[in-house]
Amino acid sequence: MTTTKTDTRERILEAAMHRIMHYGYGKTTMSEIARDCGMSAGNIYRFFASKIDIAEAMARTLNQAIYQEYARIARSDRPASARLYSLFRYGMETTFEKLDKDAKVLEVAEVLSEERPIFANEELAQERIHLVKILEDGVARGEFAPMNDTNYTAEMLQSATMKFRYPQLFSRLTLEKLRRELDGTVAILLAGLKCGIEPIAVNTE
Amino acid sequence: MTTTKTDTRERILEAAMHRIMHYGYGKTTMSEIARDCGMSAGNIYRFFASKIDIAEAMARTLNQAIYQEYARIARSDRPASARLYSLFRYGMETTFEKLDKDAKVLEVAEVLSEERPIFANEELAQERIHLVKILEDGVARGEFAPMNDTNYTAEMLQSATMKFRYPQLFSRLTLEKLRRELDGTVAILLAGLKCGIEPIAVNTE
DNA sequence: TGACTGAAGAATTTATTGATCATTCAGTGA
DNA sequence: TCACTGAATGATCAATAAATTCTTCAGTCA
Repeated sequence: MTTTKTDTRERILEAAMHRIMHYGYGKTTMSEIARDCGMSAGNIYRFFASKIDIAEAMARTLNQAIYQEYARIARSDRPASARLYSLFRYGMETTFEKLDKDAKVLEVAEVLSEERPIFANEELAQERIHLVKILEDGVARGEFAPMNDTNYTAEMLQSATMKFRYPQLFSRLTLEKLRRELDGTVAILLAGLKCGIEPIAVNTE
Repeated sequence: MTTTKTDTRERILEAAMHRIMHYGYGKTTMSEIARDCGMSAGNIYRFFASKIDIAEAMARTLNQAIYQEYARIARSDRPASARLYSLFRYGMETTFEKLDKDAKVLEVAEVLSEERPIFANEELAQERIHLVKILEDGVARGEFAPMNDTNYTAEMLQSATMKFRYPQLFSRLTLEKLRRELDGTVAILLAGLKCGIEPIAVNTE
């Protein structure tokens, strides 16, 4: 039983996550992580190209749980509208919880959105997979009106729920108010999905 | 013809706006503004309680033009849906233009949202007046389904269009992509308004 | 009396320097 | 050869001092 390269990578990631969750990304140094693993800082670079890559790997790991819950919600047999609402609500509440009592994780999110802007797109794309599934289910069941491009519609739903995704935006609101807004917003969106969307007549006058 | 207190205030505001638009809020000092008006810095405080109050007055002045356009759009006789779309689109495009070629004004917006968080709420409330008018028109004409509380609905529309309001959020997108997203988002919202919104059955499972 | 000044103090910014940190890589030892 | 070290380097950060700027207010002038 020899330790493989993957094992070592895992060990480093685990040590990093421990430290980062406790002290934050900025206050965690490469040599601390290395010391926790009984190796030199330089050696970490054989497994991660940079410190921000460790943060990215950490975020990916943490996202697993969220994506699993998304998948669970998407494939439940409740009405599509209920699943759509649950999905957005779950996303918002998890984010809010982190904001509330685990600002360290949030720091990672902030650094990532600054230095790895593409990563946020990947997260959205991942969420969209489940949105698309729910939309297609909903259309198939006659719950939603038929639509041309479910992926496009999912993107627009994400645009409209942007406010509930970014803590910087809602940091001043209470969870209660956020819920009220999410409910109201999703209610309009669901009504639109039910009745069928007509393209806008672009006529600015 | 004597100069009144209001006149002097106007002169100060004008001088400040000139400087701020050219050099930015941070790089404009009270004594520069005072010099431009031929007075001492101390005297400005007889007309404005603080520097940030000058920025607020400046923002209010600049907003006048936007509110006028909102009013014009709201009271046109086009279909309510077209007016709603125009209003959001106009708001987005004006903001984008500022972002694009007049970042100085944006700095004022940023400082204000930091130090006068209530001001942003006032702006939203102002916009909502016109949204409510359009919604009520739309309901009266039978274009939108009846709704309990037009002000609440207007708030939710603002939530859903949050993304098109804050340059920090869309700074990475092109105007073309933003338009596509705004169109798609508003299309869903309009469909919802047309068909009638049902409250969400809050049943998270 | 009321508009204003200018000096003084408090608060904030900027500049500078030293320390820490991320990252690289020539070299070691198994 | 392969996993790793540790010193070197440049970048970033923190701390401090210096300078600027905001703000106040006692006092001037008309």
